[in-house]
Amino acid sequence: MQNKIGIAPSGGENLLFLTDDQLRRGIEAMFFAYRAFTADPDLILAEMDYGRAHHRALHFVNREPGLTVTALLDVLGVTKQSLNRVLRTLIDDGLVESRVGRRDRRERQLFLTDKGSALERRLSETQRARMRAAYRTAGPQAVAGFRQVLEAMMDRDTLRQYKALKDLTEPK
Amino acid sequence: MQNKIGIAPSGGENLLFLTDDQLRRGIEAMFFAYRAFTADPDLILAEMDYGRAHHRALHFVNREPGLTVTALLDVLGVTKQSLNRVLRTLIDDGLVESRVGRRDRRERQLFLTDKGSALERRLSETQRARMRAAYRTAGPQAVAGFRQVLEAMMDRDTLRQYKALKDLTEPK
DNA sequence: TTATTACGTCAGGCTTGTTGACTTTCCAAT
DNA sequence: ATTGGAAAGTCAACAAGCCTGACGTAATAA
Repeated sequence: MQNKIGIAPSGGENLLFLTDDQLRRGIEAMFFAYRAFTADPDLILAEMDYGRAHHRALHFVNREPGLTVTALLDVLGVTKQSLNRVLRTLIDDGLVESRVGRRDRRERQLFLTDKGSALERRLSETQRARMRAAYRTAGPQAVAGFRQVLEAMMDRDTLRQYKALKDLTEPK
Repeated sequence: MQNKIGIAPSGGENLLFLTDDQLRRGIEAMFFAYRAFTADPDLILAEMDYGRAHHRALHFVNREPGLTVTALLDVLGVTKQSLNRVLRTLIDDGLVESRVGRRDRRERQLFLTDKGSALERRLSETQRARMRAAYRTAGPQAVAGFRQVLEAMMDRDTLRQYKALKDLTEPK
């Protein structure tokens, strides 16, 4: 009944049993950690009558300035109507700018204004701070493992989107 | 401008720089992985007109049979009214049983029925399968790191709740 | 010219969360 | 024994953020 899966470690010692309970702990860790992870931005967003959806939009527009509405739809995995309400308020409030596409005039390319950029930085800084602290506590090896497991959890399509995101690192 | 934080590794090689971009990758990994993580149960739940909230309730009642409504409220972090709607349907549908508290007759203790237990297992099995696969792909060292980082991301209160959960492992 | 794509929007519905107010039951302390 | 407060449940009203379906317009592609 107790589903045990032994995994031989690289070294030979420190045998890890993946019982259902071990897996359950991982599941619960995801639940609790994700909640903590979104708590800080949620506080800021609530101040100004925005929601998590606004944050996500800001994040990806910042990440890929000039991306089209369809591309954003794709990465967020929501419907056009759902995104539209969020994007509408961001544009009306002057956080996001929507320009007619350069290549294809049917497309709209999205950019953050200075104001939008400022909010994005304020939001993501709280998350980076939390992540930075966690990374420091857990150490570099843990960080590598963390990313490996998360990536292994994604399905093909999601992983493709994740990998397609540019590195923003200063270009040499 | 580029906020770099060098972390000295245990060994000495493999120096890890925690640039803002590195942190951003971690943030994005959380976003995408969490979405993938909830996708499987969501499909099953949609079949039977339940939502993620029902899943969470089932999970924790299964985890701690006989826990009180207040305790469940606490761990879920929602209001009584919000939980009540969900719990109401689960009880009416015969998945959860609510018994008058043994210690304190004001309290209600919650238990899964066989039917509730079956659904919980069906839901969590999809997540365990995904987690198991990820664990196998990433390896035992990655798994340890994964858990360490997630736990380090939780705030004090959340961590307390997480640690308070019993190990369901067969008692010796 | 016609079909298709990209975008935007109207309408309506669902889940899950929120506040606030009120009741019933029960324990505990004065 | 009375009273104060805790635990639970419920009613009502509201909002965010999803969804589907149906249209309309502009611009590109065939």
